[in-house]
Amino acid sequence: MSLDATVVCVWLMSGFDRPLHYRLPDSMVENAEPGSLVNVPLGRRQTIGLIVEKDCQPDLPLMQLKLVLNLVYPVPVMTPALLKLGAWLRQYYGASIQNVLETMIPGPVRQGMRAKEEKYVSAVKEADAETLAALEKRAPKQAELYQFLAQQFRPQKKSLVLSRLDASPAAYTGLLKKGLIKEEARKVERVAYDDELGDVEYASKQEIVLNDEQDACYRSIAESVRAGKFTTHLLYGVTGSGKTEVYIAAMEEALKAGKSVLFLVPEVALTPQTVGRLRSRFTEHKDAHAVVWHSSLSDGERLDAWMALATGTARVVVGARSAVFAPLPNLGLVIVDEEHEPAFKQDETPRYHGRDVAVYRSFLENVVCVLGSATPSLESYRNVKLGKYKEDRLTKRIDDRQLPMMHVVDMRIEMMRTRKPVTISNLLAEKLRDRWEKGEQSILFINRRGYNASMLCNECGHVEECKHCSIPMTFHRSDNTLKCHLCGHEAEPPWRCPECKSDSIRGKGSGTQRIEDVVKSILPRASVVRIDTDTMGKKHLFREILGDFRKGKIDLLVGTQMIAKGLDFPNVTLVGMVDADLSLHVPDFRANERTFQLLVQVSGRAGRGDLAGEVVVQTFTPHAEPIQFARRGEVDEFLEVEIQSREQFQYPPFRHLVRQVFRSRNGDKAMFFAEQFARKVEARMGNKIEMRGPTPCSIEKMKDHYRFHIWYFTQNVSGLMRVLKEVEAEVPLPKDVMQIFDVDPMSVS
DNA sequence: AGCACGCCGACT
DNA sequence: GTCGGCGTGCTC
Repeated sequence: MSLDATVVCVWLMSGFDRPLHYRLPDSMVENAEPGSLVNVPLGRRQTIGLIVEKDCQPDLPLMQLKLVLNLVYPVPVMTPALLKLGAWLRQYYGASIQNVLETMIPGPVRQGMRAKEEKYVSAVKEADAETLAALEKRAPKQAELYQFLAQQFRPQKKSLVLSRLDASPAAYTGLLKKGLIKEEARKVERVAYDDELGDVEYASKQEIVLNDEQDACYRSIAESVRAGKFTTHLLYGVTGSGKTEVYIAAMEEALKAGKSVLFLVPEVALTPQTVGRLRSRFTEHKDAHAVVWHSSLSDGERLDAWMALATGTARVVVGARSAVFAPLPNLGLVIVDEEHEPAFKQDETPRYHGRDVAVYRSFLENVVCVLGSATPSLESYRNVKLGKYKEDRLTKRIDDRQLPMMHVVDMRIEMMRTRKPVTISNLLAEKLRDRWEKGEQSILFINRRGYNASMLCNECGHVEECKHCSIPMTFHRSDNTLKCHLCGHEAEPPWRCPECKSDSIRGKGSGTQRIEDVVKSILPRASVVRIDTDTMGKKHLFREILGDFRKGKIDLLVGTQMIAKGLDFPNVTLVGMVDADLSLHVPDFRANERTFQLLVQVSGRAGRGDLAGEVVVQTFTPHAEPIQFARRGEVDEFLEVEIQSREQFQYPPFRHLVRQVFRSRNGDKAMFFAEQFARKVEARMGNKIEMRGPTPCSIEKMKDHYRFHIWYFTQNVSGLMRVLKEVEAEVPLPKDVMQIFDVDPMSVS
């Protein structure tokens, strides 16, 4: 064996959580690169793996290394920066190699599916009458086929021709052998987006004219793009201030420099307007060609899109969070629209946050990252204040439309007046009637998040909170207890409100169905349509309803917050919101933030032309901060106050939450190991972490097993993960004790 | 994750 | 005697 054998380090797809070394056969030394997918032998089977390093030091003698079998694709499926990103994901989110590869490489690519080819046929124009006549006698089917093809101007799909003429493959091959027809294979370009976003109006390709503010933002971003250094910009622009134009201008800047662009949206289906505009702008861009990446692509479409990106055919990706791993070889700009949206967070391992990964990828690629929002997340806003991000602001709405007037209806007073439960307040009912009479449209949002989950006093708005964690406790109807989902603390549900001694403290909320009925009794002759999860499931129905609403066939749309996102209806002058405070009472550190974002988002939907819209918010807690700040349109002020309170209580999101769960049938045993584990971690991390559990209150009994939770709060996730791995090696867990990791910078519910 | 090896109980 | 349960350990 030669001494200069090339050794590669490979990440295996088969749940083997350690890199292994292989030798490259001479024939592959040229083509196999870091990022190449390869087949390798493992034991006596064969598995697929990813080369992460070339020319590396093996931890075994050379002769014990096996040879790489073959390359799955001639080109690498991951760029060097993506390989680094993968290593980071593994470390930061405590994910296994398999997890990481499954997340970063789409299934059809992993399985080595090739681009679909279709055969096309055309007639060769040299057949003379003589041969034709002979053909007609001896092989009528072939003659028929030939004549059909001779009439066509362009090559036809083989399968289509055969089925149309009801011809057998035998006749076809006969013709082929005679040389009368010729066949060519064409790669099929599957166009992914047409059905999905078909009803989106295509924005005209007119030149974008930026107003002064937009231009200033654009120039700030363009300057960073030209500087070619990692910089994060927060494009902080009120609803309707025209962030998309700034994005487009910035994208063109990057494209002009020959770079590619990654554009992330929270959910493709919920941002059809933005996606539609980008697509129509870049699909036929000279050589940029946009790819839309989302969950409902078929395998073939996914593979084609991936290949188009990997080979540089397409230089723009617009997609949901998983598009952050798009294999763009020459990245120049990353944009995250609506960066505050929770949809960027993945809720399975690896529990990554699309925005955070986007920022980190930008860092690795040394490019500009733009985060856009009308209501920035606390962490992004704070990063601006800390000087980590640059801020670009858009303060004016593009059409100079006034922000809508927001009325806050105190439902406690409403209930006292009528002496019975109220769904729609007098004010809201009045305004709904008024709009209907004027022929204007309204939207009614029903906030169902946290329905019946918390104890709320109907008199004073008091909500039961955990005495340890200061988050709302969750009401469990099954065993009639209140539980804290953070520390596991349990309590008896109170009979009377501890604040005002009223006995009307209970879980609260009204279903969409009931609200629809009430609304129909208020507006008996209006056309009222309800949108809920059932409707959302059926895409066509959903689109149809939205289409009808836009056309004015529907007077009032009733639905949950899913209709608040990204949709713009020009004729809506009233937006009502029922149970606005429900999302305040879900056991989540972001409850305030979410509620505020929702209110701001909803307000942005009201108003038409120069006519300011109106918003009616019904709530039991009119003085809650998110509601008050939203009413006055004070976004910065809200964020400042919220950040201050976070700093005071040392809550996430300024530190990360790492959750470790020990699961076992044997309660005592799992408890023992959990405690041992926790103590060792604490000893090593010192004051770099704060822990909760394991204590009696962090035990959760499931059907046949127990779960012990340890929560670590830290700013040093990587350090903690390393320590966790060390302790894991030191204290091997018995087989009947299972351990689950969870890194979660976002939600603590 | 697979897939072997291996050590025990229950069958023709 | 062997077939098959799944516990343990290894894979460059």
